[in-house]
Amino acid sequence: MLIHVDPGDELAIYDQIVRQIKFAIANGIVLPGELVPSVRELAKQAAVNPNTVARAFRELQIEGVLETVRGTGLAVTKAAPKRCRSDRLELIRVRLRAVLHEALQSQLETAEIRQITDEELSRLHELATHTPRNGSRE
Amino acid sequence: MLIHVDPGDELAIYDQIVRQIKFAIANGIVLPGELVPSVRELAKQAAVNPNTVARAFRELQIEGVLETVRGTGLAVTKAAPKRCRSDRLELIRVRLRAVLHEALQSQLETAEIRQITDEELSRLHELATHTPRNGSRE
Amino acid sequence: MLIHVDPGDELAIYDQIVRQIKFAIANGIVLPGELVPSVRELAKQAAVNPNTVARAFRELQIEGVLETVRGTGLAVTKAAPKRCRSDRLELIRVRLRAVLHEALQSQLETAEIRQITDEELSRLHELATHTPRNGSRE
Amino acid sequence: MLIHVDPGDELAIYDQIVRQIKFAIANGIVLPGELVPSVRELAKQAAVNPNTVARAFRELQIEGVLETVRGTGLAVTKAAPKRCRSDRLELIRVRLRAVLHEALQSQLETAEIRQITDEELSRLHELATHTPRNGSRE
DNA sequence: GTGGTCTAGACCACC
DNA sequence: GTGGTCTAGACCACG
Repeated sequence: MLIHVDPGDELAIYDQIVRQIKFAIANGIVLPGELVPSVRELAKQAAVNPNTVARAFRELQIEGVLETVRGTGLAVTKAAPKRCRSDRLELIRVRLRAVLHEALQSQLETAEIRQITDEELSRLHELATHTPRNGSRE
Repeated sequence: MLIHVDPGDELAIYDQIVRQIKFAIANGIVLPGELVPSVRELAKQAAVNPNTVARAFRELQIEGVLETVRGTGLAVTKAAPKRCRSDRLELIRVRLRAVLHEALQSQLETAEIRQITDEELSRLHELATHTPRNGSRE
Repeated sequence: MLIHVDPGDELAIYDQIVRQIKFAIANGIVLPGELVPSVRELAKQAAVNPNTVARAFRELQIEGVLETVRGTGLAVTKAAPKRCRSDRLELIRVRLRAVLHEALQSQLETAEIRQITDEELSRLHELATHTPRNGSRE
Repeated sequence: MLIHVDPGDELAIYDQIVRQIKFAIANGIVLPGELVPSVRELAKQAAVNPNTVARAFRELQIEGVLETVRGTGLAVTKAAPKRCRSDRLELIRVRLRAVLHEALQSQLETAEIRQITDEELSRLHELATHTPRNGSRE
């Protein structure tokens, strides 16, 4: 499970980690009972401070997505996949709603908004296609 | 020119004000040479701290959208409308791009994203229709 | 609102703060809408690191007991008193239950347990009476 | 001598084992000179890591409750029963005191505390009666 | 090895 | 002034 963090993002680093782990669980990349990467390991991989990772994990623990296995690590709970799947949609939806609200408020027409959305989607799609996983083609 | 501020929004209050003023200028609600409301007046109307309004105005001055008219107040510059019109699209676009990026990264399909967008748009549209501008019909 | 922290306690410092603030709210020492002491102030008063206080506050915020007032501080929510009152009993009850469970498991008789409880209660009561608030008589 | 461990308990697993062994000795379930179960056996029975059991035994050796019998195992010392009997009360007392202290500090009345104690005691007693030792009646 | 806690100090955004 | 985030580094308990 790889986590990529963008320090320039509007979201806090710990929140980016929280979300990406939820997405990974929602998509079955880690299964219930399995351990997520250790704090130190994930911190090294994502090049952030271990405390920041720990904070993300704490949040996930409070939400019941992860549980500690004493002296062993953090495991995905049984209830996590279901919760993460519904969370995934909601997390996106909330952010999207805020942006669309502002767009409408700024007098943009619905048609214009749809067009911009499509433009951005295809731009992102292209980007993803040309730099498959690690940007090796760059 | 009415400003509505949502303290719960992810955007800072001063930023919400900045953006709404730009939108108003882009849409010709205030024209070049016209004065924007005073700090105190706008602060009262939007129920925020005067310092916050001042901060927003300072930002707009730096960007060349507003200019001081000695002893009178702040006026919309001649160059403002054009700049604000192009800004408007870009401001929305940047926020939208970030959300769409996360959506794709979370393995949502393009089709799903379009569907959610449409759902949210119609929900917001309905909301706007039923509580026109200030909720006076309630 | 004074917070006293015991570094030797089995409970983490941040948890002691969380609990004491809940107790203060439950007992009406701070009312809804009022601000709790600032992070820096409480940190100084209780002689702990500001981060530790911040962590306690974050926890209380997640639980809906406190809410941020941007740039101003943290306020007690409207729903807090009710929640804290019921929490108070539950927090105590859970700890008490664990101890009593161990006592019974160790073959202590119910009567003995009651007796120890009474002994400890009166000892604590005495202690509190003789060192009223700040131990000035010492 | 059966050991039951609760991973969710606030006490460390090794500490739960230490305490239960002391209780067993205090109650004469194992007598001086008798061997306690081997690390491996106890680990299997309680479903915990052998290291954890070893840690508990080490602790008990340091306290002079157990002693090694070369090539044979760990035996209860002659001095153990007396020490464990007095320990038993003290171990319980210390935990109980901490909880009662917090209860008083939270402004609960002595009478209320006694009532909660009785409620919890009878609840635990009932539970114990209905699922005698190992839940065989279920 | 693991996570949990705490300290210290820095920087930022907001009001 | 306020809270929020992040880094760095330390120590502890657990397995």
